[in-house]
Amino acid sequence: MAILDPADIDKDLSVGEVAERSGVAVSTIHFYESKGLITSWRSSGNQRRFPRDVLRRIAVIKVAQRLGVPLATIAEALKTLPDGRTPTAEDWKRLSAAWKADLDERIAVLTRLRDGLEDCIGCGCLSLGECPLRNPWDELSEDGPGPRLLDPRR
Amino acid sequence: MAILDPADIDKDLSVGEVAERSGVAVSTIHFYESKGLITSWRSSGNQRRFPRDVLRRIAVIKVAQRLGVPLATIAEALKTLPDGRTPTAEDWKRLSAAWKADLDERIAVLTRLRDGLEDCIGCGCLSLGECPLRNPWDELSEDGPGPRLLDPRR
DNA sequence: ATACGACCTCAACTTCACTTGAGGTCAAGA
DNA sequence: TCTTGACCTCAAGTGAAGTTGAGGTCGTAT
Repeated sequence: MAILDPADIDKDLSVGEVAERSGVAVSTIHFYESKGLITSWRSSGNQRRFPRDVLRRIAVIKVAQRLGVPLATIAEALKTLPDGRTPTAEDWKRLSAAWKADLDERIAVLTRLRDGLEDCIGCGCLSLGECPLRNPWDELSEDGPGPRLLDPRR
Repeated sequence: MAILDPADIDKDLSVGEVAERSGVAVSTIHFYESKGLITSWRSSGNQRRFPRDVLRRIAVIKVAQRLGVPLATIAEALKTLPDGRTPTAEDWKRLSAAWKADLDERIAVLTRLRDGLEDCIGCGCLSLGECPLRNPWDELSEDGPGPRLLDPRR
């Protein structure tokens, strides 16, 4: 039943079918369900059955992940949808606009960093007081532990 | 002995001094040493003693991390330095140029992503075949598991 | 003499996003 | 009937980059 029979066109999907059609591993689908990102009901034989819109949900999840949004945040966002419905075009607009702001910020941070690096490549100053690359976080160390203006992970 | 006595100006540093002057935690210094990023000798009482240039090494490490270079890669790079010396301005030039290329690439990826997202916010097309945001990785699923053109984590 | 702070080791825990494995169920085809 | 394949659960492992904690040592200031 890997091939889609026209008669089944609007039937719910098994976990294997979802995996095949969404491109994510079965274990990942279990995992997403455990995190509340998607939901399913069970067949008589205790197998998961997913409404077809799970595919759209997974699409949203995957795009958000490419944007660098952590799963927990995605889960939050999906929970803000009234009655837990699958995101409509309108919802997507709202969510993606918020995520775009994040992305813009991330790009801006990296760009500033690159520009600092550019200036710095020639000088090798790393140990001097003026190095723009060091200064934000390597101030004279008198003011307590870890300045960390920006998340150092991004 | 937290304050630098002029008489000690060229003495090696204890782990606590390195922590204070570099702004990283003592545990982090232990950790870096265990990963071979820095080295020390031991005092008679089995305490670590670091040559002062460890501060420059840590500076390089921290800058590289801000650039998004994983520690393992940083360790590799530091190992390519002849005779394990601390990076000179020349070395820094070489290393940072390579890392800048990475960074440029990362910025380019994010920028393309943002542009795709911009186009996509209005349309909410996520489920359509034309969505630039979905297509790279959500192809019809016929060609095996996980297209993953680009590292999805960045 | 003793208390204190800085240091030591080693193991285990943390977060994130999953994957892997062991052991078991269920329905259909040969 | 038996075997296959897809499914099930739950626990543990992965890797990155550290942090936390327990238990112990060292040296110096009071």
